[in-house]
Amino acid sequence: MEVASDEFLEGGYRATSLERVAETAGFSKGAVYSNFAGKEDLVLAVLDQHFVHRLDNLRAGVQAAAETLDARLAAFTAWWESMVADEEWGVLIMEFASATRDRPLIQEQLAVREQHILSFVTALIEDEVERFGVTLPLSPRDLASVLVALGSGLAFSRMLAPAIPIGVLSDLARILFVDRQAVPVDDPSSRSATPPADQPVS
Amino acid sequence: MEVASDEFLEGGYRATSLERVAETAGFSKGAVYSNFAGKEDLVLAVLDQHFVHRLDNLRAGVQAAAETLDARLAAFTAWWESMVADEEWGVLIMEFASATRDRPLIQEQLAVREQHILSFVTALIEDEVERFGVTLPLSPRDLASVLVALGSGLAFSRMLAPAIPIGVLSDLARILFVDRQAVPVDDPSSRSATPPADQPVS
DNA sequence: GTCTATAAATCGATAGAC
DNA sequence: GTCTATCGATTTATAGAC
Repeated sequence: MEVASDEFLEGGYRATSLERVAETAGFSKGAVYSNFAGKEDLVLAVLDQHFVHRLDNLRAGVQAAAETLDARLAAFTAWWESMVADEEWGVLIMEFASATRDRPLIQEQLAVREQHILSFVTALIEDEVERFGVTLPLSPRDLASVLVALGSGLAFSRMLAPAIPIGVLSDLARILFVDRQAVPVDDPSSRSATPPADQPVS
Repeated sequence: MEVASDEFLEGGYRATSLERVAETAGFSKGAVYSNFAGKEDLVLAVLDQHFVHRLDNLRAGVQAAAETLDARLAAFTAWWESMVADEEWGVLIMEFASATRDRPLIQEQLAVREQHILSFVTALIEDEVERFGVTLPLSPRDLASVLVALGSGLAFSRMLAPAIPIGVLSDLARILFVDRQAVPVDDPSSRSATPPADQPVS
C-alpha cells in the first residue's frame, strides 16, 4: 500500500497499472488481487489513509494551538495551506472522482470522506464562534464549504499553472474571521508564488 | 462537434469513445479522424468553444449592466453562479485535465484558457477599483484567482455532494467587494441548497 | 497468500478503397 | 471527406497450480 500510494501519486490513477504497483512492491498482480477487491478498492484504501491523515493533522494542529483566536487561526491556515500544497493528492482525488463518475457506490464513498472533513471544519468554526464571540459573514457550514472548496479549486488551478499564490489563503482567512477592515489595493508587496518577480503580475 | 459536446458532457472524457460520438452523429470513426487529429484534439475543440462562450457571457453581462457597482457586481455574480452550476462542464474539464497530466502540451493549452479568463476577471476587478474607488482586501489578481478557483472547487464539491449551497457565492462577492460589515452568525435562515426559504439570502 | 498464464474486452489510431 | 476493416497495445480481472 505504501508503494501504491507513491505510484498513484506519481502517475495518477488511470495511468498507473496494477501490474506496475505490484512489481514495484516486489509482488505479482495476483498478490494484489488477493488483498484488494480491485483497482478501485486499492485506490480507495490509499485515499482513505490520506483522509485520516489529513483530519488527524487538523485535529492535532488545532489542539496544539494556544487558546487564542490568532493561534488557532494560524493552525487552521497552516493546515489549509498544506492541503493545497498537497497538489498531487488533490489531482489524484480529482482524477479518481471524475473517472468513477458512473459508479455511484464509489462516489458515495468519496462523498462521505469529504463530509467528514466538512463536518469537522464546521464544528471548528462553531467552536470559534462560541469561544471568542467571532462574528462571521456566513453560517459556519457555508463558510466551511467555501474554505474546503477553495482548497480543492486552488489545488486544481495550481496543477495547470503552479504560479498561483498560496498565500491568499491566510489573507482570506484573516478577512473572513478577524480583520474585517479594508486594506489598500495598490500595496506593491502583494502576494506572489515566485518571489523573484518584483512586479506583481499585472 | 455538437454531438461530441453532448456525449462528452454526459459520459465524461474517458468513458466516451470516438466511435460512440461518430455513430451518434451519423458518421463513422474515420470521419472524425479526417476532421480532428484525435480524441484529445476533439475534446480540446469542444472545450475551446465552451471557454469562448463563457468569456462572451461574462463580457456581455458586464457590458449590459448599468453603470453602478451593484449592477455590475450582480452581473458578475450571475456569471459566477452559472459557471458553478455548469457542473458537467466543470467535471469534464477536471477529468480531461487530470487525464492528460502527462501531456505537457495539452496542459499548456488548458492553462492558456484559464489564464484568459483569469486575466479578464482581473481586468474587471481593476476596472471596478478605478471606477468606483472600491477598496479591496486582496490584489485584483489574487482576488481573481480566488474567485475562479472557488468556482472550480465548488463545482467539484457539488459533483460528489450536490447539496452544497450555491448562494454562498453572492454572499462572498458582497463581502469581498462592498459590504465589509459583519453579519450575525446565528441567523436561523442560513443558506440551504433547497430554495423553499422565502428569506432573500441573508 | 502468492505465483504464472491467460482470458476478455476496449479503444485509439491507421490503411486503403470509394 | 467518408467508409470499412483491422491492427496494436493496454489492462483489468480470473483460473488454477503451489
